[in-house]
Amino acid sequence: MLFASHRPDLVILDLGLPDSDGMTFLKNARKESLTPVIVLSARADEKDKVDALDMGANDYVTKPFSSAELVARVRSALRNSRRATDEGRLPGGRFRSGGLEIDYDARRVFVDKTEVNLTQTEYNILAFLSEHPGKVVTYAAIIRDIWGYNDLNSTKKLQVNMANIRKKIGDKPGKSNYIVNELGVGYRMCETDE
Amino acid sequence: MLFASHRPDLVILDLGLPDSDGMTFLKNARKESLTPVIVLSARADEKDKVDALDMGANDYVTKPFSSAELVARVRSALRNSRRATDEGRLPGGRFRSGGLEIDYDARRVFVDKTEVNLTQTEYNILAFLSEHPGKVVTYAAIIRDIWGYNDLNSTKKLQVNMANIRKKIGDKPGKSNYIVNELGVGYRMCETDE
DNA sequence: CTTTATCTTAACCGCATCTTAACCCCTGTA
DNA sequence: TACAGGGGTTAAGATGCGGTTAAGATAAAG
Repeated sequence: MLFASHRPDLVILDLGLPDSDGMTFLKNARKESLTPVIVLSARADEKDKVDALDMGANDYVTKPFSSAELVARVRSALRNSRRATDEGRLPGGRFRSGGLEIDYDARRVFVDKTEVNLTQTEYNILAFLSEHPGKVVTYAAIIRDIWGYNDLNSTKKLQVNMANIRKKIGDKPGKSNYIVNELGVGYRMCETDE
Repeated sequence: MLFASHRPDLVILDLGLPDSDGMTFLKNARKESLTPVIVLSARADEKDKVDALDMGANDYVTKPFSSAELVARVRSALRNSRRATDEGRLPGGRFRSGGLEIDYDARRVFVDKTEVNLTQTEYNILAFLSEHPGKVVTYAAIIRDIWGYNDLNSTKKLQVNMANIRKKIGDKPGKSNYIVNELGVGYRMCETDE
């Protein structure tokens, strides 16, 4: 997906474009980033609107619309998303805690200087946790960030991913080094010590 | 303002209401909270839309609209705002009283700089008490907060949990340091002294 | 189209936590 | 001294949550 490489601040998605399935794009986009998406459509059809919004679109604008309105909606979306991304973590940042190191730009993770190979979702989960070091992040928050909605199987999926992450970064739950589970609440990434 | 007392999760603001100036409300609301606001209006007028969005509205819906659309937009707004407020975790910050310290974000408790390991219910009880320092919190209030209802066994459970908490934080009832029992009423957490 | 990596779902296990119950201690009252 | 009521304490059995593993589905890569 283009997101990983281009990192746009915002996407305006025109459903009228014939070449591709906008909905699929939206779904995938929401899967791998929180980039705000404004959907344009000629169809004021109910179902389309509802679907798009549920799929994670931040806004839905029907044609015809004025440029002023679009600009206003863009401003609104950016304003909200900026709040959302935790006051814009600067790019080029790294995270360190003990032997664990995360390079946000390269989306790479190292343990004791040795790179570990995480899948996209695994990386996203770890990165999200690391953005709130020392704080408990609820299951719901993680799930919403990773999958964009909350279905019943999500916590199970999260657990499986956690198991994989832990195995890869050498984390022993209970006698854990990096990630602590708060029963019934969520996970907490240990703060950079010393 | 009503926000401080009622803390709504979301506001639907109908600009059609005659009694008050919706725009002023919006402006003030945005000043003191990040609560998402969805604006309803009969006027599809350009300028109104732009103004409302610029004033901080999260969304602008023109009548007529279906209930399905409104619900979808509410979902969307809540989703986004929840991300923004970092999954509405309870009061951030810390609590201190003598050697007892509570980190609400991390859900961790320290006594004289040493962490004590509380279970979730133990932590919940302690945190709840600490939110009303110096005041007696009735059994019923605690029980309602922790277990959500009032069954007959609950006060016993509460006592057991209190015993565990006290043991862990080194609190001697009678000669207590942190938590005092008010006979027949409830518990009181000692205020931050000095 | 085949192959490979990743995601999803399901089943199972172990343990921390919850719950319950029994007992203790203190205080006030006859 | 005996008894009653309220809280404190302890321990044992039940429960549920999270950890773990593996197999089937799906998507990406070649």
